[in-house]
Amino acid sequence: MTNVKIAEIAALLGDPGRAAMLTALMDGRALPASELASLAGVMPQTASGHLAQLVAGRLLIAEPQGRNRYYRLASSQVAQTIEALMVLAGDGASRGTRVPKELREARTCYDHLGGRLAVALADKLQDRGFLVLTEEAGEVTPKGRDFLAELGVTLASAKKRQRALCRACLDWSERRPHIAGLLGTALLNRSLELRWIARAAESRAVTITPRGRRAFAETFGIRF
Amino acid sequence: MTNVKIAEIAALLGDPGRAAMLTALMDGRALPASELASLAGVMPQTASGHLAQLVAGRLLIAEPQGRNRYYRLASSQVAQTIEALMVLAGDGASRGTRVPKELREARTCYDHLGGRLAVALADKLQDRGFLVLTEEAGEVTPKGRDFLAELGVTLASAKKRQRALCRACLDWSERRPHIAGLLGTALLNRSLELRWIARAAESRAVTITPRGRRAFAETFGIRF
DNA sequence: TGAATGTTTCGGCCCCGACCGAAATTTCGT
DNA sequence: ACGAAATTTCGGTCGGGGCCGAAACATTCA
Repeated sequence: MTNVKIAEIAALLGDPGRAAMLTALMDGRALPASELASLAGVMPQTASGHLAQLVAGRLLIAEPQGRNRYYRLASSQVAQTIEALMVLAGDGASRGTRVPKELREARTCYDHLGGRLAVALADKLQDRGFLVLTEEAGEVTPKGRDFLAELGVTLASAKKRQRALCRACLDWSERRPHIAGLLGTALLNRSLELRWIARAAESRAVTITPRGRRAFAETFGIRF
Repeated sequence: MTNVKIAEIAALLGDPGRAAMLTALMDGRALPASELASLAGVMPQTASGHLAQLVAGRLLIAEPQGRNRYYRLASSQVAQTIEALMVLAGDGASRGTRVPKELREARTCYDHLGGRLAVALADKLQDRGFLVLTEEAGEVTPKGRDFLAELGVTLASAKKRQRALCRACLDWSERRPHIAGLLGTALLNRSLELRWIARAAESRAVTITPRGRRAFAETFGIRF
């Protein structure tokens, strides 16, 4: 039955060490085994075993580079599954573990933005009629396309694109939708290019630069 | 850390017995403990333990009714997580377990339709301009609203609705999107009302009645 | 070629959790 | 009130899997 395969995959996600590795890779980057080991808080041998399982289970892809092996998430569907689990984990977390402030403020969510900033961005784009976004779905309006082009955010217009142009992703800390899909990726990349935000060194957290703070206020009316 | 909570929840999904119970509840119904026990293939005591864990983990809700206790999924987010896992499980299943034909044809997916019928429905509604639906997102057009109203499918128009009006759900057997959200639920319910489809007794499969076969052909141009 | 670094394999320990039998508990029907 | 049915609790067994130490393997650099 399919149930068994589901259980197998869920079991892979069900170990604290492996879960730590996977969430560390949620920003889409690839990390070497040793780093994942220390993130998971286990010895390298143990981590190696975990990583082998995750690769065998098609959750990770390994890319040898020199004497390191870099691991990254196998697909955006893996990221979506982890995201779904984060939402569930957040449910009970009202009374429970606290989410670090920086992560709640702004972070990467696989290949797009998450956190308060991302939710605000989604809200403002809707308010101005650039985006239609119900709780979990979305579409860019023609007016929105112009606005985004002016920002320097260009979107592939091909009809037969593989990925969704714009997808809503339920933010696990804010419990409100933010923007994923091609548009989400484009917004993240453009914001990085313009130095409105910068990736933190050791976490998925993203810091808003002073310039970014100004820009988000002027361009979108977002104030923190 | 949040990782730990993720792992806890994933571990709950990571047991074959519990996974079987959860997938059995994916159609949104509530089932008594004894039935879930036999579905999972374990003794009632064992099932009782599993169910207690699932309730404690907020994945299930128990409703005592007489001397039975009925269990159902705690939220649509739980269903979404399981659906995401099914997609991952399906990835490797190209060479692996076969999906029963009836399930691939048409089935319930928590509170909406899944399978070939559902994917065809989504396609046809798009072709006619009643729906905008990129790979993972969607919105109903005004024209579509009229068409649906004529079918007898009425949608709450409240701006502040809790659930998404229309959401795309990646079909795990077809690997293409079908319609979820309020619209998905409404379409399922109306199709049942009109006796176009009927629930199978012991599975999530749905059978298309002769009347339904005619109606889907006439109304949507869907032929099997 | 030899040392250093990153990663994997092997072997053994140990704990957690799934499982079932037996029995207690709750609720319904009569 | 009593027996039947559904469920839960308790106690004990057992297997799978995570963990680490030691050592082997791979790759880079001097």
